[in-house]
Amino acid sequence: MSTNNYNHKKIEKKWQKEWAKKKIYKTEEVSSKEKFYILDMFPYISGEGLHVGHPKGYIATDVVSRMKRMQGNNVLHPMGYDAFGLPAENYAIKTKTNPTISVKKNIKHFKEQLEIIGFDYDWTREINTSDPNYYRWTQWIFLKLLEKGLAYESYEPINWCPVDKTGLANEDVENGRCERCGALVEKRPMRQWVLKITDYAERLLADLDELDWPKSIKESQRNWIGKSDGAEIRFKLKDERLKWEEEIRVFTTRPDTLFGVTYLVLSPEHPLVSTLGAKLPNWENILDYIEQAKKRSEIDRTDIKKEKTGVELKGIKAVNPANKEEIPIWIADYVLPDYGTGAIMAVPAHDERDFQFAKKFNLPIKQVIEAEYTDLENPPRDGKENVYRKIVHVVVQNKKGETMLLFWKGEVWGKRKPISFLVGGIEDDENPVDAARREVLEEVGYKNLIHKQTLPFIARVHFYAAHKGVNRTADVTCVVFGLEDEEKREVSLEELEKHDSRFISEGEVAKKINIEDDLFFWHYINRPTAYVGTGILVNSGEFDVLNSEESKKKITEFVGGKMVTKYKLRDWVFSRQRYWGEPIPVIHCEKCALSNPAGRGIVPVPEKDLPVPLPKVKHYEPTGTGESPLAAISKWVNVKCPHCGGHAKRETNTMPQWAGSSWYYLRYMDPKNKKQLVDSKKEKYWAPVDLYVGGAEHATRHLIYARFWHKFLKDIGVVSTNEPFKRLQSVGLIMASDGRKMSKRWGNVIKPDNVIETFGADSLRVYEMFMGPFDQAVSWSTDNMTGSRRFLEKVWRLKIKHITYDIKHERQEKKEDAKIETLLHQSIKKVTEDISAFRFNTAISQLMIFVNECEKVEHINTETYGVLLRLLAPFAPHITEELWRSMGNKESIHIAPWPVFDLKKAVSLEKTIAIQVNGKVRAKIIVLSEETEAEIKKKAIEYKDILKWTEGKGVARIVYVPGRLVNIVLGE
RNA sequence: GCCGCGGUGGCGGAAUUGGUAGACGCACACGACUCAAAAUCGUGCGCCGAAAGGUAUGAGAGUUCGAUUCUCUCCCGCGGCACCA
Repeated sequence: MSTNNYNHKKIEKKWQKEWAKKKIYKTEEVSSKEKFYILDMFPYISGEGLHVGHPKGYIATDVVSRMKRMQGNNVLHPMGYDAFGLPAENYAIKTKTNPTISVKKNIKHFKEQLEIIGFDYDWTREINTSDPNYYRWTQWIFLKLLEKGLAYESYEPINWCPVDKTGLANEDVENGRCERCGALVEKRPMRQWVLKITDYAERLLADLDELDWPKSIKESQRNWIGKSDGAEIRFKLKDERLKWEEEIRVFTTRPDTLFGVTYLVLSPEHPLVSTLGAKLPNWENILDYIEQAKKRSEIDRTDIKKEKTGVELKGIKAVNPANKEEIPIWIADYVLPDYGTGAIMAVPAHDERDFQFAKKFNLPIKQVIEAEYTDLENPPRDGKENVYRKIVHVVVQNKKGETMLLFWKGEVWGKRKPISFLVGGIEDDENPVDAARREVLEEVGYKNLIHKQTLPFIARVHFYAAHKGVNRTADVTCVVFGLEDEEKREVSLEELEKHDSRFISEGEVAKKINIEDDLFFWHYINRPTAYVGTGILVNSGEFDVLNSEESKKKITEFVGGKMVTKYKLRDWVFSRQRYWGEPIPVIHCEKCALSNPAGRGIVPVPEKDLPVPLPKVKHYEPTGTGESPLAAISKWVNVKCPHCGGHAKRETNTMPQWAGSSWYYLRYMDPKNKKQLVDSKKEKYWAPVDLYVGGAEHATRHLIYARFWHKFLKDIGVVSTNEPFKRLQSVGLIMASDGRKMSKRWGNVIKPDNVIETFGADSLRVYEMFMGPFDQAVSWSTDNMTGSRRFLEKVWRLKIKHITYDIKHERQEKKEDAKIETLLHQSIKKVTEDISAFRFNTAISQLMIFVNECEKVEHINTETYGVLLRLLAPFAPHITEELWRSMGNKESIHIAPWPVFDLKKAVSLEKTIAIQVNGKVRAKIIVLSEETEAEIKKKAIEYKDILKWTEGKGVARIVYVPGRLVNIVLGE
């Protein structure tokens, strides 16, 4: 009987045709069933074919959507194409085919490759972003943005890619290079359209909290939005000769350090620089510096390791509003023009960059924050008197560069055997260095010390001084000495009993020290740097002794500043000087500009005239002039102004690749609607997308843009939800077996077509889901794939066991039946839960366990086999359909009801539990579920293999964990 | 530098309110079937050890009857941000 062999070639095509014919995957319109909207990030049509990695996400959504359908949901699982944009156009240019044609061809090829995998897409909802019926609505959204003032023209310098010959958004630049082609990006001033995404920054950030998204993607978005809370503070300028009023606004997140400001820095582009201009005595030098800064590329400028440069603006001073000190003003390119106010207040003592700058140009460094520690092992106690003291910690280093540490013999400061620097009090009339010398002499006897440094940072420590019965607040100064020689005075016996002193090599010191403040000092002894942490204020007038947090607002108010929030997110540069994109639906009319100068002659294309079609052209190569190729098509460009009827010209820039994908998920709900972007009843039923699956690389572009547009559409009443995608899952890449990315370049590409030819679509699907955790990158291995194929063959062979079952039922052993039943219900539970949670690998592993168990028994019944097939159906739709029908079922398995587990039946009657002695497993016994704790404990302690471990020793206690173990703890 | 995630056999990976580490799969070894091979089936398979047993989840410490799981320190890998004040 040839039908006894599993032949994927015979069955896969057959069922794919049948499913299409019977339309079993057709999504119902608004229905009473509970909806489930599951979406793949639609593919970008660039021209390269699929490799085995591409369908991984699609297989996952296919599995989930199939289960949901069987569970009775009305499932929307659509597919479409992102077709506009640079890569598709570049492919067209390379192959010398018009993009309209190449895109069509590539879509066809793509669809063929998808179809053989056996997906359950409802193809009647297919969309294509380059279809005028689709991009009409992309243009419509733009008009709405324009209407609401969220789209505007700008002439600011933007990122320009000299290879792709177009302007780019911030998001399209990676480390100063064009994300697409890798070319170094230039700054270029040009006219462009910009979307005000920054208006939505706060909502984009705050609403992340309500999303069921991977942590890492939320984190990326948070970083990208880059919120910081701080203060804007004004510094008055002082110029005795000119007597004019000017001020500089700075943004800082650390207004608590205001008293430590020792100079201001402006970015070279700051407008004030040119305003002051030639009046400054060293204007020539300044101009020079500005010129140099201009020449520097973006990456050069933002390289953190680069040495600081700058020039002082001589002849003027600024006044620190907190303490009225006059401070110099510099320009330096480490201050960026487009963040904050383009100017900073420099606090070298507490900011790393300002510190470096101050060191280089010899500017004063003033500490205003003290680090503050509370000794957690010995914290201050309630109701005790607080005594203030000055303390010195002394670091003594010998000629070998080793550092002296004290190894205390008892408990000191409530701490068991501290290892510390030498510690002593500072008397009232003493300075810290003298106190340090005295302490060294008293405690360890060294006579000849060279003072190396006194650290600029004082730390404040709070603890309970047990020997005195008081709480202590101590300001700790750290003094570093070198030893000139080893000459010593005799040390009192009392001192010797307290501790040993030892010299420790540099690398070991940090490992030995076990008190916090000494570790803090050690950090600064070795590398001079700023203290950027928080603490309590000093040298700050009336604010002294407040802590950083509470003083931020107070100081800001004190100097008349205001608390403000800044974001790193920039507005979205939305024009591209390229052919293959949605034309921006705007007309420029000179006549209108004259009659209404505020409107600048910008006339939106009336909605009824949408879509503004992308004209068919012969030449679509980018021009590089800053104009799109569309500008050359005079027939298209020259139009009658819809407002005044005069002669006008079309906007020739096109939208970026990310436009169409920013709202496509809405169109699937209502793909053919000619009157609206989406019918609101349908939108209310389907929104939001319940589950969205795609690559993590879209974290800071597509996923931010789509959220932005969605929120805007919410504001104008088009959609009803705050967020487009409720739950998001990232797909992990499939790498080639050599560990590299699959690419033509490496010649390591595996095509799904070939795999399906040899192993079948079902094996491919099962394998890709079994490879490992779904969101993790894994290497392809054809070897490993044979495991999945074998598994399916086993399932196929089980058919015979079920056929013969009914005849021989009488002889079947009851016990076997019960065991299979328990495992069956456990499997239903696990597979159902695992699929929902995207743990496909363990779902399949459970099915494998079940099949292995079925193989061991003589017969399985029809019911059991049917359940197994249904559990497997989402993963392997073809083979399960074939077997299901061969059991006599008339309807497709894919619309059969999903199995439901019975919790009672999932609990096994027998359990193997471990017997441990002192936490080590020494034996295992089988217990019945009805046995009591006492019985089991007794059994365990009397068990023969256990006696040799417990013999002659007392049992201290017995720990019992139901269903798991008994742990016998022996006494001393 | 900051933030997030992770580190388990030869390999992919299981195991979470702290409770039998290595499920499942691959590879490998031996055996059965076969003239033979493939397929299939059976047995074994972390490391050391003949066994008894010991030892083992990046390293070190801690808490616990018991730690892959919790705490601390450190090392390594991946991702995001980065002269963002």
